[in-house]
Amino acid sequence: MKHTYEYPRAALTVDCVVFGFDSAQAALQVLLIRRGLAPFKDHWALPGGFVRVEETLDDAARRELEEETNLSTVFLEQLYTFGTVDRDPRERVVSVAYYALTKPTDHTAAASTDAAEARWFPVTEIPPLAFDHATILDTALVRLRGKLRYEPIGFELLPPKFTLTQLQRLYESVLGTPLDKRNFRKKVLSHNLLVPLKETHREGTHRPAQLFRFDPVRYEKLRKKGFLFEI
Amino acid sequence: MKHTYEYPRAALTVDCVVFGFDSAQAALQVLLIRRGLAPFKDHWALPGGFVRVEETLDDAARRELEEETNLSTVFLEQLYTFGTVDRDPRERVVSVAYYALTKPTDHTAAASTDAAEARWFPVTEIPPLAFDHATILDTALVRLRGKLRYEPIGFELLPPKFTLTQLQRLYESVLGTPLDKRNFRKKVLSHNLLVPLKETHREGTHRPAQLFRFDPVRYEKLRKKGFLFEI
DNA sequence: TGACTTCGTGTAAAAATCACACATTACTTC
DNA sequence: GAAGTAATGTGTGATTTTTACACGAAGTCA
Repeated sequence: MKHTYEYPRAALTVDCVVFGFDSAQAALQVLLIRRGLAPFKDHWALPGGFVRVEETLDDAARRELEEETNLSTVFLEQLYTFGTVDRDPRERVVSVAYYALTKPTDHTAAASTDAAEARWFPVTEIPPLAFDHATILDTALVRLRGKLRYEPIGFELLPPKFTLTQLQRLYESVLGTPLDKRNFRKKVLSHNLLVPLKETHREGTHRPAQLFRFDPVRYEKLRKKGFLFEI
Repeated sequence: MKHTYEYPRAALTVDCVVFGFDSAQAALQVLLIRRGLAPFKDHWALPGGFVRVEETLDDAARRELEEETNLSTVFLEQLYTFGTVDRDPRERVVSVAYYALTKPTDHTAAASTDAAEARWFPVTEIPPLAFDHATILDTALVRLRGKLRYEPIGFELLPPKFTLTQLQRLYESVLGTPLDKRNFRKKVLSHNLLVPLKETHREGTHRPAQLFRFDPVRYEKLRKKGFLFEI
């Protein structure tokens, strides 16, 4: 019953779901690139590409992100591996998907790629995507929503200094529910992980808001003791 | 700057972390097989093997599980993909790891494999493992602990009919904390997902315990409405 | 100086969590 | 058949957490 069997080699890719948050519009966004080559030429797709033999999966994801979107030093985490047989019409291709969270400062960098057209899309207005990228995107959204509730990853989508209102809008956009202002502030401040800054955020025609930064060092200490950042 | 580039093919494997729960000893266990071939000959390892070109990753995991451990129809979920360059001394091998939860009825089936020696080990007494399987196992344990707190997957480790004490012991073993009997029962029953049966569990020299079964249909309905099974 | 807009704050009611002890039931043994 | 043994099954009050909710303060602009 046993065959002599030459181990198959599969083409391996990484694909990245890059999230950004537009505070002005309070909209969660995803970075897509337009494909220049077949298959799915001219379709929008997740940035990604083939894994090289001498690099880890994480390295491949970072490299592709940098090559295709000019983004570096972002929060990047493995999401899921997609391995249905026909997901690529050419041949068997297995894709290890990642998701990335970017700060607004990175946004212009990402947009200015000229290798391929790159654009931010609100998650509510995603165009048809190449391959099974719509599935990958859905998976990433579910993961992001889940993580946001018990890990402090929202800060990865905000500038280093942010106001509590910005943070609240972010949570509301991602989770899809309105939150009570006073209760939200009470809760996030109760962890003592937000450091109030001397500066304020002045914008428009109203009272300026207190700026905060997230304290990752303190968080790391607490996390090791089993602390959960719950919202 | 662009090379002509032959896409690399990587050898792809699946590895499975198979969990079982021994109610008698209140011990979470993992199924390991002893390798018959180099590398790591005679070392203990996770069951797994190469992915074939014409099968999905999930199919490959199920097939390997069946071939190596006689286990079928178990709870199986993708865990993480391990892709460091040197994890296999022979060549670049990327492994998509899965974790499985088995009911006690499957345990003897698993043990009786003769293709390779297979044995259950308490998670507290894991021998040195081949490759990076210790890392994979750790990842699976963390995932299991996390999931158990807000998804009803504990039932996958118990027989179809079980007592509340068995369920409590399971939670205690996996989470590593003792739980209050009255509070635990109040909580799990409050979801109305456990159906009391007419039968009782009679064992030893003491009062028999009420048997329950989990109602997966009802859970599915609730889950779609955003219900979270929290313990 | 008045109109406008967002910021920042406290309290009381309701709900969830936690700590905790003893009578019940069946089996075994004498 | 009485006494001993071992695990089951059950309720309450104290504490903590969550929820709902409104208005004065601070700044800009006309």
